[in-house]
Amino acid sequence: MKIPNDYQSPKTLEEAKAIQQNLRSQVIITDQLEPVQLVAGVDVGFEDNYALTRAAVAVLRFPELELVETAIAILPTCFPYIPGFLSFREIPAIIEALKKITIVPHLILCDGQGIAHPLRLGIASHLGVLIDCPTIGVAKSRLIGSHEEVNLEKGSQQPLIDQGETIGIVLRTKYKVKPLYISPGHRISLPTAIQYVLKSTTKYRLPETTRIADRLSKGRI
DNA sequence: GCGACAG
DNA sequence: ATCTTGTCGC
Repeated sequence: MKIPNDYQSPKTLEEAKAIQQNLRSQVIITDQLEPVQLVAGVDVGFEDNYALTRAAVAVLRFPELELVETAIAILPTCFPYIPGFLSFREIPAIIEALKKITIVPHLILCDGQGIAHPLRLGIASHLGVLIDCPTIGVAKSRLIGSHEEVNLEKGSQQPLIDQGETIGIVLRTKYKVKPLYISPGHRISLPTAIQYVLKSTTKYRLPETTRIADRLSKGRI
């Protein structure tokens, strides 16, 4: 993990599109990760009617899922929410929060898509390339792609397809509960990503990493 | 033109 | 994402 000191947020949508076009070729979706002993979850929340962006990071020991460290960062919101451009709104605060972490996670689970994105650069992929760290996209809903219905049993899955390409998987992490959209972020394959998400999920719909980061991003303990 | 649309 | 109390279902 190498945190850049020079992150600049685009001022226009055109500029953001150019950045995506430049970074999309750097995304790696083959396994290129160390044995995972530390998994992190990142999530973002807002305050003051969206004027402030609050990012949270939670690092857990793997596979025990015991909380090891947390950090939060609050920055002025710098980009509007536009489907397909979520990363430009959330990444600046996430990077600031990651700077405060004293231990380096081997894998990061992000709230949102990985390559299941029009340009194959969802927030998980974008963040992964920027900080050169393995990431997985764990989204609560669909951005693009189509899929068959997923059986109600925990562990059931269906490929997520776009333009004839498998870009992720729709995974039921809890019986009869809305499934999650999993896709490789960076330096990880889809099969491996699925395994890590399942191993990070216990009795709830969301992985423990995301649940803790989600709570922190909303200001609760 | 119309509908879809991560968080 | 966020605004918000009770409430239906397992």
